[in-house]
Amino acid sequence: MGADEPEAEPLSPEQYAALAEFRYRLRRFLAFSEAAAARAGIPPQQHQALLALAGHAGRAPPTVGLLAEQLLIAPHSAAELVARMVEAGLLTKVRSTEDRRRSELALTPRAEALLRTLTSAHLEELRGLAPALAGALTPAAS
Amino acid sequence: MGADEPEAEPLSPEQYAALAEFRYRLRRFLAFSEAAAARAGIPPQQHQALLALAGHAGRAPPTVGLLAEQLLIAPHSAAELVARMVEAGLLTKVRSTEDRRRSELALTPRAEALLRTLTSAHLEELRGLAPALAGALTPAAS
DNA sequence: GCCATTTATATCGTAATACGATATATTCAA
DNA sequence: TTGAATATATCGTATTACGATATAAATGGC
Repeated sequence: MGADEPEAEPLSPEQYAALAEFRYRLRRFLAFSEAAAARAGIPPQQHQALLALAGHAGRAPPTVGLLAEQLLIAPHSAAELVARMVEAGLLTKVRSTEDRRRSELALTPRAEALLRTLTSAHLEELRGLAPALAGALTPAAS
Repeated sequence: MGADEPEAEPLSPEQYAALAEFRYRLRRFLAFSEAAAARAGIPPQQHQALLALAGHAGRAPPTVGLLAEQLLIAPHSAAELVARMVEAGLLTKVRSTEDRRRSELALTPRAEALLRTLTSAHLEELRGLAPALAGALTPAAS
């Protein structure tokens, strides 16, 4: 832990401030998102799971492993997440007939309705936030 | 919980995919950031605290309450975070002489060195990421 | 100047969730 | 066929922010 890093070049106060500002705006967006999920009655990570699965529409049926990849969590953590979501009536899980190790996931009608509402709200929020985020981001990296 | 939302307009698969893509890129960035903090030997939230404090340079000396505002956590959670960071040798905390309820915070030299390295790495990462993030963001909201 | 209110920080027990270690079932390759 | 790899699952644990609550200090009305 705490390996001594190679000498880092000095940075200007403005660079710290710009990065701090960017992260602050990110936090605000994520806080908005969590609050929206809470209003819809689901934990934020379950919302992300629904979005990741819905965003994958058209391709091969999503599995537990795919969800793990999209959410950047370990497969066994995805299995736990899916178990909670099936229990909550948000997902259905059926063993694949082609590869019986896999479980294929699908949103329930209730989950689709929730996700529709949440996605609308997020797209709306991003319409306003996008310029500010991009603005805080571009000068920071220059 | 789970209040029935007012009818949400239907969304296209492309809109779900775009928002999912945006969140995925966000997760990747945050994962990069957490990994960088871990390499530096500190928890990610402590890194964010250092950045928020450093980004505030030039203004009134930062306090526990300010940190809470910047990190969007409750004041008493900030107090706990600060206690861990003082213990870890990252922050100094001194009672304000003007208002003896307040504790003024400052980065230790070690923390400044860590933050310098981390901030360089993040600005570098953002240079590459900014276009992709902005790209995933703009069409999504249109 | 005194007291109620507000502000700032702190403590302790708890809850949520992802992880590590591990296990089982299934498929695949040689 | 047998061993290795893949996919999912289970259980105990650790981290961290929170709720409830507490203490100290400052402030406003009188």
